[in-house]
Order: sequence, then C-alpha cells, then structure tokens
Amino acid sequence: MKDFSYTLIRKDPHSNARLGEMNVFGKKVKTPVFMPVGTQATVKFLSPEELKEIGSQIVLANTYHLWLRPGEDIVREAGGIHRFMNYDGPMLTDSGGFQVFSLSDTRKIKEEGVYFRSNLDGTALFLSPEKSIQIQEAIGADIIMSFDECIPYPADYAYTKDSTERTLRWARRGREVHSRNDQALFGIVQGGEYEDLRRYCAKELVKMDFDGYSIGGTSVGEDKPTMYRMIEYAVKDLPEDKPRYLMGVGTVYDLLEGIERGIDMFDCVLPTRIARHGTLMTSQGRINIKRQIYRNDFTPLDPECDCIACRQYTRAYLHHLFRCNEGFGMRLLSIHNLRFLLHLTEQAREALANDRFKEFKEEIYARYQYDERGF
RNA sequence: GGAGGGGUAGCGAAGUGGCUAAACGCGGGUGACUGUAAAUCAUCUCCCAUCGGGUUCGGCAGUUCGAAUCUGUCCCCCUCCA
Repeated sequence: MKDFSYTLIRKDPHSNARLGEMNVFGKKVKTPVFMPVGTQATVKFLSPEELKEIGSQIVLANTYHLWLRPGEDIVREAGGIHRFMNYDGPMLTDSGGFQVFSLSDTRKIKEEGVYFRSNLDGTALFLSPEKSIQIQEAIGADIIMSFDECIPYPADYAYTKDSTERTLRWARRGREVHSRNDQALFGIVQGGEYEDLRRYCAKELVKMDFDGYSIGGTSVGEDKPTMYRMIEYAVKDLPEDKPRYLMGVGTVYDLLEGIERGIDMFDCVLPTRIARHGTLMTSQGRINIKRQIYRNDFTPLDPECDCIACRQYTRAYLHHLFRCNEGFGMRLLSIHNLRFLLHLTEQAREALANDRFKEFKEEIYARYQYDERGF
C-alpha cells in the first residue's frame, strides 16, 4: 500500500473547486497548490531555504534535463534528487514529454518512443515510456509523470485521436514497469480540444488506476475559452479521491479558473522566467521594472506583498539592478513572483475553507487589472 | 618649430566616388514570455511624417552627372622628434 493519498476536505458549493490535502509519503501538501519549477534541480536563483520561506510546498524537476546532465545515475549516486539538491520537501518530476514537444523540430514519434536530438550537443536520443519511468525512478522524486505526447494546437481530430491513443498505450507501458512503491505515478490526460477524446482519455487512464491525473496539452497557443473547455472536459470523469494536476499553467487568471474547475495542482515557469526578464506580478497588475518610469520610484514593488523583495527594496533599486544586469535583481523578482502566486493559492484555500471562493475570485478580478493574457 | 596620425549619429567603431540615413557593438526606448535550449528573444533609436519628405559624416570653398569618401584651406585632437 502506497503512502500517497488525496483527501478532499471541502467542495465549493458554487463550483467544482476543491480544498484538499495530499499525503506525499508522510509529507503534507495543501491543495490547491502552486509548484515552482526547478528544471535542473534548482529553482533558478532560489535556495531551498528561500523556497520554504516563501511558502513553497512542493517543487518540480525535469527528467529530460537531468537525464542529459548530470545523468540519472549521478543523481541516484547522490542519494536521490532530494539529497542531491538539498531539498527535503516533496518533489515531482515531469516525464520529458514536454521537451519532446518543445525543443525538437526534428523529432520522430514512433510507437516505441521518440527519436530526437539533444539540445546540448545534437546527439541522437531515444526516449520511451519505459525509459522515462526508469530515469524517474533513479532520480527519485515523490511524484512522477507518465511519458506522453504534448499535442500542439491546433491539431486536427484524426491526429489528436491517434496521438491520444498512443499516449494511453504509453501510459499503460509506463505503469507496468514502474516498481517503486515510494513514488506516486500520474497519468496524463491528452485529447486536444475535443471533448470526446479528453473524456475518453481520462476514463481510460482511470481504468489503469493512477495515483493522480494530470492534464496536459493546454496553454500551447489556444485561446482562453478553449483552454478552459479542455480542462472541463478532462476533469469530468476523474475520480474525486485523486489529485488533478494542470501542467504548465501559471497566470493569475488561469490559476483561479483552473481551481474553479476542480484543479488541485499547478506548475509553471512563467513567474520565474518573467522575473528574470524584469516583469513582476503584483496586486495592481503586471509591472515591467525595466521601464524608465520606475527610475525614481521609491515605493515597494507591491505594497501588499510580504516577501523580502517588497519589504526591503524599492522599485527604483530593482530598476537599477536590472539596468546593470545584476543577478540579485533577478533573484529578488523571482522570489517576489513565486511568493505572489503562492500567496494567491493560500488566499484561495482560505476562501474555499469559508465557502467563498467565487467571491474571492470576483474580488481579485474586480480589483486587479490584468489583461487578456491573465497576469 | 619638425615628422606622422586622426576628427563619422548619445558613445565606441566600420565605410574611403553612386548599391549609404551610413555596417556592427554599447547605451537608450518599447514589447514578448504558461509541464524552462529563455539572466532570453523581438523591435525601434538623425528630424518630421501614413505613403513620403528634410537635414547629415569637424568648418568653409572646390572637383564631379554624383562626395562621408577626391582637392584646397581653416579649426581641433593624438603620437614621436626638437
């Protein structure tokens, strides 16, 4: 019996939103949760201590990148990913499926797996469902993902159907070789924009009985209504007693809309990436700290935020750091953006506990000025 | 005083008769970024403007159909020798 479970604490009376808690092999994770992304066994610019300080409960790492460098054997030799990066909280690895989609235009998707080339040196590589699971077992995260194909958008029905069926076969193959009892394995719902395919995929995965279910293939160029529909389709047939993870999503709007539709877990590089590029998410909307109007703005980044960057530094100072291309500026903004989203999910959980999620969402929307991109 | 080198857009620096409003870099403006090939990328940066037009390459005067590019002269800067 795996020491992994999801407990539904409270259902929102007005939507599909859920307040819950995951037991991840003895470690608790309150949901809905936002998970910072630490692709190469580090959340860029942040230490594990800082992650805890800002309220991060669980972080991601990436199978593909760690497989290439330093190699999963090194991570295993280090005693697993937690010891390797000195992070003792829960961890999750993505399967590498997304990299197949994102970093190779010369990939060949076959039934047995995917042939493609290394982004580092062009070496010919092959990744399969079995191999992905083996690597993830060696890396040793608490939660691991099935190897899937992230279908691009738009994709026609025929292709989406073939791909989704292949992803299902891959999910089964991965499930069969997964052997660690101290790791949870999630299946990934694909199916593109098509309701019948998303529902079919979800139902088939549920038959295989995974520890949790991810929703993939969203936020790949589709418009918001389409994306939200995909989520609705995918969630429809998922069991209540298992966590649902919307992969790669992390704008303010998407988080709230996802939660409302029954999502428990999110991850996204957006907060850390835009932070490194000088953009921050604030309670007043988005700010590009590099703009010249902040040159002599000695107010806090976000007056309502409790993070160290907002408490101790001014916009003018951050503006200056970005002008000088100083890493400290990227670090402070990364801390802030993560804290901002983490705080947002904390507020959402509190609202759920009080049966007022809808009101909370409306408050955010009414008060804050986000644009159509959602942050 | 003598010999040599040089003055190009905010800065640095190419160009050495037409394809040049003038490469490139920096600086500056603006934008993008959603399971991280991303401290990255795109775009603008003489002036006015929608096409398009108007002024430029230290100053002035020339040569030429045509000059940042050739000639004369003046101004300024640098190096070496006295």
